[in-house]
Amino acid sequence: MAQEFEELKLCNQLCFPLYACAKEVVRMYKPYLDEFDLTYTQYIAMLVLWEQEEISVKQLGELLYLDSGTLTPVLKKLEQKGYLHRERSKEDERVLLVTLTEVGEELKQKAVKIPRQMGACMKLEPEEALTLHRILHKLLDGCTDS
Amino acid sequence: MAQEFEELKLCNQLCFPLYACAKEVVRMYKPYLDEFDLTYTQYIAMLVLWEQEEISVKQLGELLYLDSGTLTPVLKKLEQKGYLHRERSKEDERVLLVTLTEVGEELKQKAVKIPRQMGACMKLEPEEALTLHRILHKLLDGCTDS
DNA sequence: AAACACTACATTGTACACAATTAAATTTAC
DNA sequence: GTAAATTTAATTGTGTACAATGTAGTGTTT
Repeated sequence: MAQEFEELKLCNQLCFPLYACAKEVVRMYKPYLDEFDLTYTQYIAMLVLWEQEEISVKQLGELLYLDSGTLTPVLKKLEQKGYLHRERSKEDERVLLVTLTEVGEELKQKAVKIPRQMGACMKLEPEEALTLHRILHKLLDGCTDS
Repeated sequence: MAQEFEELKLCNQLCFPLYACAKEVVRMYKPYLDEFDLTYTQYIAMLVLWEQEEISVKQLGELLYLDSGTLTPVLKKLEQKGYLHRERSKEDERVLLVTLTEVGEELKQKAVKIPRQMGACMKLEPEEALTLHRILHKLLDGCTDS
């Protein structure tokens, strides 16, 4: 009878724990990020810049799965804070290049403690963390094909 | 040398694929939900009501990990669409009770196809889906303790 | 080289999400 | 039995997210 509605139960959804978990984890970052006056979105943008030093908005968007509508205000904020510069490419004026400032580069030294603090909060076995990482990436790949 | 910054690489983060994956999955729902004129947040609220018929905003918030700041406008929208009623409890005027309307109840019949359509999009082995479900719930439990 | 298509980013509008505050009802303490 | 504390929603302010549109620069076609 209710059998046909089993699929609609919240506890049988895969999407829901994914959605809720992502939000909760971002929320757990907050106290650690507050110390750096960064939001989560600003933080992941900085993660990329700490790896690359310079990148276009388009490339950054591809890495973070974000479009210019989201990135433009985030990058303007980070520029205000003095962590990066935004300037048009000489070769192609359409491209906006984002570059770390000295201050932004220095922040990296202090930021290494963030992943450590978060790791301590996430109560997963190392093997579970690896499995989770693998399955999420498989799902992500599946999303972008379609 | 760069060894100490390994933890800051985007590809070594667990939080990031979680965050990105959640967003992409919500995005994949959109075409199916558009058909019902529902957003993802409205949809998960309806999932709960299809199980319960009547619930307080507080209880709903606990189930969905959302606060009244998010739920109040979402529930007002669903009321506008005619899917639910919002009225104060007689026993305790502080409590706002949300109840399915006839129309909201009927929607359940058509909505069963949504999880099926989404299931077909998520290219995971059944066993991976179970593992993902288990690990996400473990993580979620860990979040709420702390 | 002028028209056309395309690309990269910015802007606009809608909808969350959450912290912090407010407001009203209820419970607890004294 | 009233003042204080607590509880439940609503409101306000800030910051994403994303679809859709706008705009300027670049490439292509003929």
